[in-house]
Amino acid sequence: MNKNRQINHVLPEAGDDSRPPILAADLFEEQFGALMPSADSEAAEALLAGLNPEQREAVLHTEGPLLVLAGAGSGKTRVITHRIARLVVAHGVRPWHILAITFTNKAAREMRERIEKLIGDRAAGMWVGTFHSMMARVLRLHPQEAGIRPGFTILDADDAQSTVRNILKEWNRLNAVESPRQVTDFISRAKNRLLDADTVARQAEKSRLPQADLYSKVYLEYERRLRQNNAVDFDDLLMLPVQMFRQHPDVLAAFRRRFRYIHVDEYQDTNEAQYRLISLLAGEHRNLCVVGDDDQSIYGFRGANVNNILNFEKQFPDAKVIRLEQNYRSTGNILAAANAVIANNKSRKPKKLWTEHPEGERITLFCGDDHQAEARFITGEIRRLILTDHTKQFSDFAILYRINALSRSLETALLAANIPFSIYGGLRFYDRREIRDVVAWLRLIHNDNDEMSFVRAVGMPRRGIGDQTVQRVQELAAVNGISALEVCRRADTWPELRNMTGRLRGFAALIDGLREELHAATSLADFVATVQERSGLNEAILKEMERDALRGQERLENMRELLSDVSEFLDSPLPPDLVEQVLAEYTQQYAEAAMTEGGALSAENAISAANHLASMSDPREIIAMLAGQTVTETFADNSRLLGAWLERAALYSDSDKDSEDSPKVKLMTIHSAKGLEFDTVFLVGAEDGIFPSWKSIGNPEELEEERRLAYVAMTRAERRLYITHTDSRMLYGKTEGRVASRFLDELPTECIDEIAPSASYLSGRGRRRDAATPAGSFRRRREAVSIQPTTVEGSPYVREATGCGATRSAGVFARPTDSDEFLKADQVKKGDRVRHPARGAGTILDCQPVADDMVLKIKFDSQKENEPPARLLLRSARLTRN
DNA sequence: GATGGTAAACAACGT
DNA sequence: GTTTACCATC
Repeated sequence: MNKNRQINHVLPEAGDDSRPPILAADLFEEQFGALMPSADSEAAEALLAGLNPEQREAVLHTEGPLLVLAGAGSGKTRVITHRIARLVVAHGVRPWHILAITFTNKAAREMRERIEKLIGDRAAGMWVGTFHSMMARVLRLHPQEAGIRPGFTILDADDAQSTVRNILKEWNRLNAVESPRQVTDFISRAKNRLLDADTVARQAEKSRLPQADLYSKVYLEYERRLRQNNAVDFDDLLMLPVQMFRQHPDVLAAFRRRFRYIHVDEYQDTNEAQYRLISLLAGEHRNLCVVGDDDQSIYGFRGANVNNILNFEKQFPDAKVIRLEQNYRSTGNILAAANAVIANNKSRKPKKLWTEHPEGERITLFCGDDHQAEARFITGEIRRLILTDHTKQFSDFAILYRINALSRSLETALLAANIPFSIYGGLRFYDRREIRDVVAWLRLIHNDNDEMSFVRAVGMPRRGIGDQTVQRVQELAAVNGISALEVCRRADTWPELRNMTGRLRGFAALIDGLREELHAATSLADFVATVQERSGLNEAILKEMERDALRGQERLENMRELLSDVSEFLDSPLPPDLVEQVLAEYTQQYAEAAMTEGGALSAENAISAANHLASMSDPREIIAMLAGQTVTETFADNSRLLGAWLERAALYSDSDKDSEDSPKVKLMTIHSAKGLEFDTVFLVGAEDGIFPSWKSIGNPEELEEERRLAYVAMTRAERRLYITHTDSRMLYGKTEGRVASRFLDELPTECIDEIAPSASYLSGRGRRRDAATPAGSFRRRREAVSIQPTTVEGSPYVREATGCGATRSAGVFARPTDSDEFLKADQVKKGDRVRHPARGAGTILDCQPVADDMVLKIKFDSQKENEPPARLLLRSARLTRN
């Protein structure tokens, strides 16, 4: 393979409206079709080794619809990956004919890794990704057909909600009755059911919902604003492709030819729109393999419809149905308890997981006086188990909770007990205020028309341009059909902007100047640092530090962390989804070149143009080369790099990042624990009103979803399961008496051991409503906790080697508080041996100055050979000489 | 008209 | 405990 040659990818220019309707999906086939992987019967046989009869049957069924009902821990990922691998190896199916859809980016990455482990680079060119990221790619390829313009921006949930809030505000309907949240949910639900604004408006009269009329009018206005700003929300990423496929059968046909074998993981979590998408894509060849478990359907609240999986056999009467009921994960006791709980659900396909594993230990049930007792019990157990069983390490433990708010007391207790831990979920790194501010500036620089970002950037930091002025600018922009930024540039044109002219033009000049610099900058990371400086955002934080030093410190470190995130992105190997995106656009581009030369498009001249320009005989070489390049090498130009990074920031959450394998206790919600497994699981807050949530109590359907959630939580445990609750808990600033979860009554008594350290507990489990904790003991504990070590994470979001921006880590090692003790920029150089407070000793492989800081690549001694070096920012890293 | 302070309401699961 | 709404000030 020729490694010297790079492919510098050139995206079609945003704003080019005259793009001919070319079907990239087809061209891909034409261009790369010559390559036919040969069948390899020996390797194919090896892929069946170690599978049980049901798994084997699923892997062997390749043509036609297939439903795999896979219980928890029954090896479903194994089935999907082996099936896909075998399609390539045994049947010679070309990888680009295979589509695999998951719900999270993390699951997608893991699936791809496992497939690559099985068949190596023969997996190149496969589409493995989430519904949302893949449909974003589809829309980028065919914006016009979808009724949007190239270069559209993707709004996150916050942007969507503030759009709704603005509408309500302008209509003077912003009151307690019409909360933006409710209206946003209404719109989201409608879109998930593929109901566009017009349809909803027409149906509004018939609706029983009293606010239906107002809501549907907001929906109409919301859509108008999104289209005007060339923006799409998360739900549009699903709805627009469906509409496009319906209106443009040729586009649909091309994708049908492209994706001949479709796999959907966690099928029970699909909503109406996702169901439609799949049905459309698989409609012709019907090679559809869906895998799921109706008992693990836990996303009903956001429109998932469990009937999609329950009715699969009706949709495809000839479907092959395979049940995987042997569990390889948990002990007999855990499984028996989980089975018993889920058996109380009425609407489910009856099934029973079984295992060859021994019964194992019983489930421990613990009731604490309050949340602090609960947390101390857990830390005590972790300590005890670590000390008594040397095969256990901290990463064998997970603490699961129903709502994020429960994590706080656990954090405190773990810190106090010096137990290393990391928290998953919560606020995304990119959702932090200061990060969103920078991102708004970057988005505005990237795209003049991003109105949302304009409003945010112009008002942050404050620069004498207030709400009134911004509103006027926006009105002028709308009336004149130009961007808000353009209004600022030409502010002197409008008399009503009078004395604001200078400030507005100054702002526009700042943005324009930064855009110039973007093109000239030597690296995007440097440029982001420039934006942080020149926008005044850094200064604003420094100013804020006078009032609140701690918070300012944290925000400043987040700003630096952002630089390190950009830098890491630039140097990382091109992620598979970008390989696919580049390839699709690449073929399209050459096809267009061929078309402008030769008139009408023929696949033939497209291929020859592509092959000619790429000068490559074997298309696999292109894929391999793309996969071997870094992001920077592929997107040679800063502006496109910025675009790629922004897209990633919009679609990726922190939990998608590599979960580092460092020995830490993991804290997360039950939702984010789905698909994971741990030796020991603590399920906390098993109390009515929390779990099940108060909202679900009294609603049988929602209660069943809560029960499924309990089932998911319990089946995460391999060998040990603890379920804890309290008599009294402080939540949202109020201390209230609590009652044990009704689900606890469903646990078979022979599977559980109850621990009752407090006298009050002996009066019986649950149903006590007089459980006020004596003030004395409460206060005593408060004080005990407040003597936390002052080493509490000064930089809670320091990225470590393999990512996890949102992972809050507490080191087992106490940190010196005097910053003079840490190495400064002039004290480090390549090859130095240094020590990190949490990760121990390592060697500096590379130093790269970024702004006033330095990005270090360090190989820690604790890392595995093939693990990539850690990337740290010097000022946040707290390094000392080794 | 922009800005900064204080009172008051608010709080789920996540692409 | 945090974010947002309103109000008083520059």
